[in-house]
Amino acid sequence: MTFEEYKKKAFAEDPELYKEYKALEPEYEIIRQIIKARNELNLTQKELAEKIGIKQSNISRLESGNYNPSLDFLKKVAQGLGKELHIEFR
Amino acid sequence: MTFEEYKKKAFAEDPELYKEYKALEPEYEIIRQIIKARNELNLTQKELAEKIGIKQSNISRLESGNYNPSLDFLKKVAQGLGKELHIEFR
DNA sequence: ACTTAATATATCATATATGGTATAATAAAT
DNA sequence: ATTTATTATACCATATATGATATATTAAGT
Repeated sequence: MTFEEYKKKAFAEDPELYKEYKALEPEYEIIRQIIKARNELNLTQKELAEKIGIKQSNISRLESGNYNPSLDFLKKVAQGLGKELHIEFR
Repeated sequence: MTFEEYKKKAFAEDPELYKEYKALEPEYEIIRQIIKARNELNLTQKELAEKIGIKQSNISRLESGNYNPSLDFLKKVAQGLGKELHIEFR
């Protein structure tokens, strides 16, 4: 069973779980993309942090999920990854 | 001359201008989408604010541009507009 | 011209993000 | 098994976001 299948099953059984997952989707989206990009670029948290002039622990805190970053902070991280930040309301 | 044409001309003449515009692009992207969505839904700032349980002045401040919102705040606004927030590093 | 509605701006108290330091926990390398 | 590298977590001082209130300015309606 893949994680996608697991999610489907869990959400069908527990609508509250789905609701709470949905509310945090932007956070998961951000974390997935950052970790994926770091891996593609072969960057550690420490190296990414150095690129944007902060310490490693601040990248870890962002990737932990339990954190509410500002727009400016996300822009900095995007810059460190050589990317642009795009915000969409869909 | 459209605004797009004007931008092209201004940026060619002043690379520093382009750089500073680029740095603020996520903010402009957000503001454009919020105002567009409010207009499509025929919502005033006050009505959008009421939907998410804050005051009108806080929506105005966000739309002013000179403001650094948090992820949570942007999620609230998206919810008020009946939309989902999507963050992409491209 | 006047009134009402909508938006913008300033200010304040409080909550929280950011940057750091330190160090613990885990993973990878040897 | 041990060492090194990487990541996670806690805590702190400071900066700033959030929510409010108040009110000024601008736009729209009459």
